[in-house]
Amino acid sequence: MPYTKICINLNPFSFDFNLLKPHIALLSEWGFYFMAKKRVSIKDIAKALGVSITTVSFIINGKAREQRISDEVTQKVKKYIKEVGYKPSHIAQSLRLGKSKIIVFMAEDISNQFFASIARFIEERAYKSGYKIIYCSTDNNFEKAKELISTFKRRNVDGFIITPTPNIEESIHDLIEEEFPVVLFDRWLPEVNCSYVIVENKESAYEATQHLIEEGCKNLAFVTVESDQTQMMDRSSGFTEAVKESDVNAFEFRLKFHNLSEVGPYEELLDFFKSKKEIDGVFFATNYLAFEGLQALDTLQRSIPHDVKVVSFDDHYFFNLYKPKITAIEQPLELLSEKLMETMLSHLDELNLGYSPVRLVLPNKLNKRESTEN
Amino acid sequence: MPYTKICINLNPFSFDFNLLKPHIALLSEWGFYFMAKKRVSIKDIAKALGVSITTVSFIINGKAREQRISDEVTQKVKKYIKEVGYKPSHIAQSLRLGKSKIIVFMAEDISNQFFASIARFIEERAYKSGYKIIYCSTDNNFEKAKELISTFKRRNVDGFIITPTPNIEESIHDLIEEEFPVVLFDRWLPEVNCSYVIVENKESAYEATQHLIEEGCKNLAFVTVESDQTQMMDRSSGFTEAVKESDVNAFEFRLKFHNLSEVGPYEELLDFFKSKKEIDGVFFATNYLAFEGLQALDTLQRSIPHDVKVVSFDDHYFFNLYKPKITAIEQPLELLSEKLMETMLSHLDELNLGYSPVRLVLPNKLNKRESTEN
DNA sequence: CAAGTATGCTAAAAGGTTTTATCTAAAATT
DNA sequence: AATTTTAGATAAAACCTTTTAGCATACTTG
Repeated sequence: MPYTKICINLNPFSFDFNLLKPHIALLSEWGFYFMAKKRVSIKDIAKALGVSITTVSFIINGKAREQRISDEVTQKVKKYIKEVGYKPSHIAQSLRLGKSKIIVFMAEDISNQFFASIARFIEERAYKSGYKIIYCSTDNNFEKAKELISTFKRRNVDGFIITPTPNIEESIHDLIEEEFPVVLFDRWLPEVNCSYVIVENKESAYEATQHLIEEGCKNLAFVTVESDQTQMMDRSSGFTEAVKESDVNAFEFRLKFHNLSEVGPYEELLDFFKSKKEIDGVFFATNYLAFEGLQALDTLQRSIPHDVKVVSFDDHYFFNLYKPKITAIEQPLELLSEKLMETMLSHLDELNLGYSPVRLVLPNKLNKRESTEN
Repeated sequence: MPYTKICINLNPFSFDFNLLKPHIALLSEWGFYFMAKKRVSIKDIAKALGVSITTVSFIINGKAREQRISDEVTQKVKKYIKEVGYKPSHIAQSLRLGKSKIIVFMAEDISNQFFASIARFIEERAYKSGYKIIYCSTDNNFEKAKELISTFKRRNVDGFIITPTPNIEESIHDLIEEEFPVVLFDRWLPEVNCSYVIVENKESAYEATQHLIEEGCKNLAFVTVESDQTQMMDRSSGFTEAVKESDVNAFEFRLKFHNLSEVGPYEELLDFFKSKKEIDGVFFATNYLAFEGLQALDTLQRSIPHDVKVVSFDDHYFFNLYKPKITAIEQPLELLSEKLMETMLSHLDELNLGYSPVRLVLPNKLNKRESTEN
C-alpha cells in the first residue's frame, strides 16, 4: 500500500473538503495523485483525539482498566477506532515484540498429496492460534534447504516445521541453538536433539510384509528409492525383519535418484519385474513408487492380486478407486498435523524455558483391500 | 529469537572471555541464562567499526560508490559483515519500506491437487524474485475469505493471488481501491475490474462435448455442482452449446453443495445414473466429480467406454492410470502459474502507475484416451 | 498536617532499517 | 585570495508499535 511522500494529514472532524479541492486539482495537473485514504496509525488516533499514544495503545491492548484509563477516554478511543477502522500494523508489532507470528512449513514438495494434506491441516490449526504459514519446498535438496532456513531467519519467523533433507543436521542444530522452535516430521535426525513427529515406519512395514506373507506370497520384492533417511531405512528394516522370520525369498530394489530428464521409474520397474518373474508380492515404500509399479505390472499383464499381491506405504484416495483396490498403509494425517502444531505451539509458549524436545511416533493403519475383490 | 533484557554488548575484538566467566557463573546461579549470540544489527556494526549507521547501510545496499564512501571503509565494513554473518532484519526493512515481500495465495483448498500444484509453481517463481508465499484456504466460504483478506492487510502483504469465493466482490474491490495488487485465478468476477488468469472453460467444454458426440453418444449428461461462479457457468454453457448444435439429448445434473456430514456425491450420482439408464456419455465438470462418478458407474456395471463414454474437466495423473484411461481436459498448470506470477510481479513493479488490469485466458488441452483401449 | 497512596494519564526509549539533509575539510575554480 | 565544488562521511527522522518509568493531582491515613 504505497502513498506519496507529500502527505496532507487531515483531521476528519475539522476539515472542509472544499478548501482543498483547487489544490488537489492543481496537484493532479502536475502529475501527482491524491490518496483519499492513508492508513491510519495509532499516532493519528492520538492526535485526532488529543490523547497520548500510550493511552491509545493501552486501550487497544485491553489494558485500559489495569492502567487506570478512565472509562470516558476508553469509550471515546474505542469509538473512534471503530469509526476509522483502525487495525494495528503487524509489521510494527513484529519489530517491537520480536515475534512475527509466522511459522514456516518446509516440505519436501508441497504439491505432493501427502505434504499438501498436512499443509491444509496445519494451516487450520495455526490460523486458529493467530499464526500464519509460509511454505516452501526443499526438493530434498540440502543446499536449497539451507538457503531457505537462512532467509527465514532474517524474516524472524517464529518457528520451523521441517522435513529434513540429507546432511541438514548442522543447520538444524544451529537453529535450535539460536532458540528457534523446530519440529521435524516424516523423518528425523538421529544426531540432532530436536523435536519430531513421525509414524511407525518399521512397525507398519513389518505388519504389511507379514500380511503379504500370510496371503501366501513366497517371493517378495521391496521397492524403494536410494536414500538413507530414517523413514526409508525403517521401512526397509521392517520388511527385512518380517522376511527373516519366515522362509520366503526377498528382493530389494532401489531405484536410482531421478532427474526428470533421465529414464523414469516406470521403465526401471518394468525391467525389474521382467527380470524377476517369480515375484508374487511387492511392497512399495511410497505411493509414488506404487503408482509407477502398478503401471509396470499392468503392462506385464501380471494380474493383481492373483499373480502378484501389492502393498504400498502411504495410502491414497486412488488405491480405493483403482481396480483392484490396493492395500496400503495409511498414515494418520490429521493426527500427525495436530501433533505437529501442538508441539510447535507448546515450544512457542515455552520459549526461554530451555529446550526439551518432544518425540512422537504415531501408529499407522493397514488398509487391507485385496480381499474386497469387487 | 528471544534474548534477556540484561544484555552485555561485547566488542568481539577487544574482549577477554575469561574476564566474564565468573560473572556468568554468578548470573547462572541467579537463574539468568547467557546468550552467547545476540543477533547483530547494523548499529552494532557501526559501533564496532567506529563508523556511522548510515555508512554501513549504504555499503550494504550497494550504494557505497554512489554515496562516495571510500574503498577503504567499504572493504572494512564488508569484511566485518562477512565475519559476523550479519543479515539485515527483514521486519525492520518491511516497516521502513512499507513492503513485506510477501504474497498471499488464497486457494479454495490448498490440499486439492490442482491448487497444490499451482502453489508449487508459484512458490518457485516467487522465491526467485525474493518473495515468499503465505497460503490459506477459503473453502469457497465468503466469510472466511473476507476475514483472511482483512488479517492479511494488517500484515502488509504486498499482493494477493485469489480464487474468489461467491459474494467476495466488495472485498476485492476495496483491495484494489487501496492499491493492493490482486490477481484472480480459476474464476473471475465480472463486476470487479481486476486482473485474472483463467482457462478457456467454455471452449474446452464445447470441444469435449463435441468429442463425446463424435464418439457416437446420443444421451449426454453434464454433471456439475450448484454454483454460479464463472468457471462452472462457462463449462456449462460450452456443454449446452455443443449439444444444441447436434441432435442429442442432454441432462444436466447439479449436485447439491455438500457438507461432509451429508450424504456423499457418490450416492447422489448412483441415484442419478440409475434413474437415467439411457445415458451413454458423461461430462464431469471437475475431476473430483469424475472420481465419484466413476465409482458409481463401476458399481452399476456400466462399462467404459463401451456403455458410457466419459470426459472430465481438469486432468489428473490418475486418469491415465485408471483402467480404462479416462479422457480429460488438461489445464496448463505451469503456464497458468507462470502467468499468474508474471502478472503479479508486473503489478508490484508498476505500483503508483495506476491500475490497468491484465486479463488472460489460457487454452487447455483435451487428452483423448478412450481410443487407447489397452 | 505531613506522609503515603490511589488515580489518570503521558514522555520517551526501543526495535532495525532507509534516506534526506547537512557537515567538514580539501581540492578546484574563479 | 575568495569562492565554489567535491569527497567522505554522518545526524536524525521516519516507519508503527509496546512498555517502563514517572508526573501531577486528589484522596487517605496516622
